[in-house]
Amino acid sequence: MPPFPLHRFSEFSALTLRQREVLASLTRSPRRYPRRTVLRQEGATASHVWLLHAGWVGSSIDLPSAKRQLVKVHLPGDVLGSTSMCLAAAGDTLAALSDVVASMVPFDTLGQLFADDPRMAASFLLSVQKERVALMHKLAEIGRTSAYERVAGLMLDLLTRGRAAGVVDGNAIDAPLTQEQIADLLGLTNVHVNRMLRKLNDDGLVSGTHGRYVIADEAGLAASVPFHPTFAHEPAWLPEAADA
Amino acid sequence: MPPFPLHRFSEFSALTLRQREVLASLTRSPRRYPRRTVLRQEGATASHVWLLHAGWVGSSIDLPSAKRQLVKVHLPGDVLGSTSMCLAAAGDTLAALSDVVASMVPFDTLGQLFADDPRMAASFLLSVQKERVALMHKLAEIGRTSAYERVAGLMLDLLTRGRAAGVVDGNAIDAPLTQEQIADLLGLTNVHVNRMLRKLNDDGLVSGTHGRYVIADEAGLAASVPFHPTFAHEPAWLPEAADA
DNA sequence: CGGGGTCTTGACGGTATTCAAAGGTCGTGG
DNA sequence: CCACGACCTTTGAATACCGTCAAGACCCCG
Repeated sequence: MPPFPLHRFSEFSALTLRQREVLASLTRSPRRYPRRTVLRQEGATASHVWLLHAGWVGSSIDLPSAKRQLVKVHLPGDVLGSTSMCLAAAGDTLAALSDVVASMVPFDTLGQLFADDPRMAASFLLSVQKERVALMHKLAEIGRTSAYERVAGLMLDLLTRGRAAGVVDGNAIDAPLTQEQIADLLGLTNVHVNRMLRKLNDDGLVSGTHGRYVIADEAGLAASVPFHPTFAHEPAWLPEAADA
Repeated sequence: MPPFPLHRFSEFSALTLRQREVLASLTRSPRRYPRRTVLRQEGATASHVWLLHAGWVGSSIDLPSAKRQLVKVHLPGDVLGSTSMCLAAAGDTLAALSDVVASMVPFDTLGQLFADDPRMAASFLLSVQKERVALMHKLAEIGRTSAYERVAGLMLDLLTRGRAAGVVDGNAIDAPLTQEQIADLLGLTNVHVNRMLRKLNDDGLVSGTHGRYVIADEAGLAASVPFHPTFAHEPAWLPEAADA
């Protein structure tokens, strides 16, 4: 079983020894989920989150019109399903896009953590804020940019996040995403995504399909993408750690 | 000066006496900002949030193409600008859509709060998660629904949120939003918003313009809107309050 | 009375959708 | 080892929704 990668937990504040131990205990017995497994359906009762060790998981919302919006693709290191903490029932469907390994962590345990370690609590808040920023950018992207730019933006996003998560090999992203899933992510149709990918290919920016996408010209891609946020690190206002 | 409304701070956990006192001290000296004031520009340094006492504030993201996405309209009781806690520079522009009254609260003070009162920290986290859920729904709305449904959805959202914030009078929303601002919220153009509002009017659902929108048939509106989330209340896993 | 901001309407064009069908690839079972 | 089927990609043609451009009306405020 692959270990849980800590990069998402240390991006705002370096982990203390004690914090590493806590995380290690939470991720001691992960489970496997084969591709296409639904970890949790929208509307189901939610009592825990998952910590994603390995594989890709999609978070999606279903609409009455039988359409579907993929809200986020999660990479190793991510926390899955934490939005549902504030809801009476799960707000999104979590489905394995590839074979997956993940640990379950009950809400109760998170509550304990909040009481025991204020600094870690604040760090977790920042991670959630980061997700919110990502959503804001995606909203602007879907609302105000062309299909071409959206696909370009997704590829760049997967490249940067994928590097941190260890699913990128040089300029190649090992992404299990089909064109239909990309369409659901970007608010497009599979047909149109296909055309845009073809165009990106013709323009020498991106090649590849389901399984592996290769970024041929990262700088060129970046030029057609509007957002390049810089995140805070160890902000001064964070509370002390429990064992500081 | 109007007092700060507490409904957004008590939605997940009832406030203790001590918590009320803390909030009162934070909101003791609010400031006025006339309509069109930019509270904070995207890219500026961010060292505090605002607590909104009265008025409407828009949070927007600007794109290179001179287009603009309004990410959220804030109502009284809301916390403004907390996403930028995780960023090196402010991620959105906060602009007063009407005359506004708001208190500034430094990030340091929030850090203190996290250390002093774990339950309140957790409640704040839940508020942020709630914003994230709202963003997820908006994403699905913009990505996967028609312009007509989006305008309908916005009106219903303003009605429910406006009731809690005290800006709704019967079925009338005192909203300073122009059609162009609605367009920026929904990823549309002012022209098309106009057409959809006209159609909603013809269908007997919504009337009014800039200043005051009247919902004629709330149930009818709700029928064409996909999301009706139920939020948690006093979840068992919340840590104890400091003075419990 | 003038002017900026907002709403309204029409004509036109383009981006993306819809519908439909064919070609590729991969894993599985006969 | 080949055949089949499931899944994914690719392409074309017709259509629809929404954007763009332009101009006029309305209204409140100075």
